[in-house]
Amino acid sequence: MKRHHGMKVEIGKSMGMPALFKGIGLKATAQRQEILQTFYDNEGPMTADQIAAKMSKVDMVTLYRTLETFVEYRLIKKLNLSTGITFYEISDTHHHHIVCSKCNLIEEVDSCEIGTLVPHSKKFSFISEHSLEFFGICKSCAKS
Amino acid sequence: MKRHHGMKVEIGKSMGMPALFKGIGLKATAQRQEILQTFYDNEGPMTADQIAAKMSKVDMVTLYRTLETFVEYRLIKKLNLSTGITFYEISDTHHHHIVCSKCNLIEEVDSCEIGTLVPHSKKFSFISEHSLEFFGICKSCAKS
DNA sequence: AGCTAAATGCAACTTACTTGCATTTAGAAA
DNA sequence: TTTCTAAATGCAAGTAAGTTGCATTTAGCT
Repeated sequence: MKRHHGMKVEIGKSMGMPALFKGIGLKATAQRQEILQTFYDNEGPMTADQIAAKMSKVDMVTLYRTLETFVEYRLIKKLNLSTGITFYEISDTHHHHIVCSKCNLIEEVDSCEIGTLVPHSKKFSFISEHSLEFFGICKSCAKS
Repeated sequence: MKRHHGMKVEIGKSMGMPALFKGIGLKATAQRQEILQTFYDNEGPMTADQIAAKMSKVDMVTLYRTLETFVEYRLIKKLNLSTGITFYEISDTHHHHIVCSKCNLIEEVDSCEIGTLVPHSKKFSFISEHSLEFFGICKSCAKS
């Protein structure tokens, strides 16, 4: 699933962000609303720094704490890709990523046939998550 | 593929570690030999700290630099799992991992059917790497 | 044995993230 | 609509993992 211009997910407007926060028992602070709006306005995974850069002004401590809260309440997901830095993206569709080893461009891979690989779950009491990432050189890096 | 006691991979002894380093144009220093031996003696992914703990004494700067060199020369592989800390493991068989979300126990998953999922490579000029990790709760954590 | 590029190791730095604690604020109650 | 309080914020300081600069040492050629 690809989101693009003119097709923004506007949960904030469709149900009201304060209502959304209230529904899960969180205070609808200005900071939380702007952070969540930043996810609505920007598709794809972002680092904490990238999120901060897109916002008017935010204390990094508040940002990190809010991101943890959002992950806990399943509003967003945490991604650990090759770099070691944590990326965050909105929790909509289940998908995987394809990452450029040179410029760290991240694209979404829609399909997920991982279910076919999951008999390994016998080794564990249950499998709750999985991550599949592809790494390579993106077309634009290959040109240069 | 599982390595276990009595079945150690002893490249160091079978071809001589100095010869191995010489073959790739690296000086066979005592530190490099002990670091590589630590990989031969211990199966499974380890963090830099875990490697240091298994060694007689090593400067962390030397260790980090040596690990980077070993990755560059494909003696070992770097793993970025859920935690954000980097793990290193010897480059032998291609495999994936299953990680306990509670205790961070890491097990190997031998089979790799990812090839079937790679038509996504059209999006990139080529795919050089992929990573597939499963996360869940291991049997021993599930008990407690 | 002597030479030199490569490798090491100390100190200091950086980056990503966390913790402690005093101040502020959302939103329920009066 | 003011009052109250737990929840949330924001500053300062701390931590952990990894990096950089630079002087010293060493592998392994000659």
